[in-house]
Amino acid sequence: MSEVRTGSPGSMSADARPETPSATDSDALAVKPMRADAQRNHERILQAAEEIFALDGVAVPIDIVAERAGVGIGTLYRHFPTKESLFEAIVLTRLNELLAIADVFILDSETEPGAALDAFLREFARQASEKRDLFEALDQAGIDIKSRFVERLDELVARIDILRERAVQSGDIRSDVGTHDIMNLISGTCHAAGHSGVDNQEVQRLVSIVIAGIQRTSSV
Amino acid sequence: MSEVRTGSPGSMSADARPETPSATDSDALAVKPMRADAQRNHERILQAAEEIFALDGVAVPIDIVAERAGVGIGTLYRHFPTKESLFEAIVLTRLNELLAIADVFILDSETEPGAALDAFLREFARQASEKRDLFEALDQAGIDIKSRFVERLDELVARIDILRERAVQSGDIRSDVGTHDIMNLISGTCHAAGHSGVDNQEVQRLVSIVIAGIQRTSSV
DNA sequence: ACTTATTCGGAACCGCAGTTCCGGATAAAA
DNA sequence: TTTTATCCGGAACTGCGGTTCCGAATAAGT
Repeated sequence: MSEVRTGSPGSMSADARPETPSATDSDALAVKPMRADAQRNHERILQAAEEIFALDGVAVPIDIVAERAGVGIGTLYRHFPTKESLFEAIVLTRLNELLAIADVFILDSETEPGAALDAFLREFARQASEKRDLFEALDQAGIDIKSRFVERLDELVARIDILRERAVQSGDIRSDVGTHDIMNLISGTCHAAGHSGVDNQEVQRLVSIVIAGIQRTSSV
Repeated sequence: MSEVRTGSPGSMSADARPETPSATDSDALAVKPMRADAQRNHERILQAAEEIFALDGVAVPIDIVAERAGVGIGTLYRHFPTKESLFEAIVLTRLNELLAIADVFILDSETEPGAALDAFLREFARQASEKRDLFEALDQAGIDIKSRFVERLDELVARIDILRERAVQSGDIRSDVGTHDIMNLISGTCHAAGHSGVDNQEVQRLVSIVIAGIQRTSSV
């Protein structure tokens, strides 16, 4: 139930770069600073997309996003050449947040392995069930060859694997469940929830059941 | 791993009615028998749709179905006025099969409650992960107000609830997990699997974990 | 204030998938 | 065989959503 925060909701990252070239202007292709209005619009779009995608998922028409951002479609396309690129930017932000959270748990040597895994998975589920775009991205995990967030997903898997491994070592969870199993289970749970207007409370209950299923104490 | 069969794969049901009026021709709106070719086409379409929907889901364009059935698009629309109506017919067939299977377990007083629920859920998962259309239908469960299979889903829930209740009584599973929880968990599991080219074997493993999670023996 | 490189905005374009329509084919009744 | 009610087939229509394009607007340098 505790919220782990890493960056403010509106923080961008990924390949968004509304800043001036800042540092090394060095020898070659330095990016010229964006015009003031361009920079403002860029951010507006990102924020609008973040809100709308979280609520309605990728399915929403870009016109809506543009409208919400108070910007023309042309402008939107100037900043993000493709709908997918916009989606990607958002999801990348989300994944980075998740990665950061995972790191917190990995570096935290206070709490014991089982609890750490448990806590992270719950946070994972919370994020995924709150941001619809996130779990839609999770769905296509294996599919979409091109989109860049797939590689980030691999990083996430790696992080979870660390937590899982530790929990296995400490005897908290079964050794015969892989990280992919866990991810499938968690994202599946979120999915089922997402399509039924189920709130986070309910999702957490389902996650509890899944976690109970991967614990050592469980019978076969 | 045992396969429960109820009807041959090609059997139709639902609102398909390629037969002659057969029985009561009684007083009013009796349906005239279809012309021979019409009847043949009707069945062809149903069969083609069953195969394609199972493999590719609803997303597939109807042209493909028509082609596969060796029939023009116009013909397809003559028999099913809407893509959804065709989809509905297929899913209804599937749900009926599932319902019949559930009944088998309900009526079978040999096996004990826990095992019965376990067996049915596995069969449920198998069907849902094999027939893509089925779990896509499962997804929209709460959403699509109009489509008729939603009511059938309720019947399914009722059946599962019987099995669950018995298993709770016999002390096999926890009393704090509802039937909807179980369905969400199972269909969620299938979903995660479906989007990663995971075979039934893998799905069954995930289901095992879920089942372990709802059993009495589990710790919190 | 003037100039211009850059950005804005949204009408128009394009392709895709569902659906309609109707002239031609045909099963089956006469 | 002729007739005709029914059915077939697929070209064309429709609406939707992503993307392109270019004249108008404007930030920022002189």
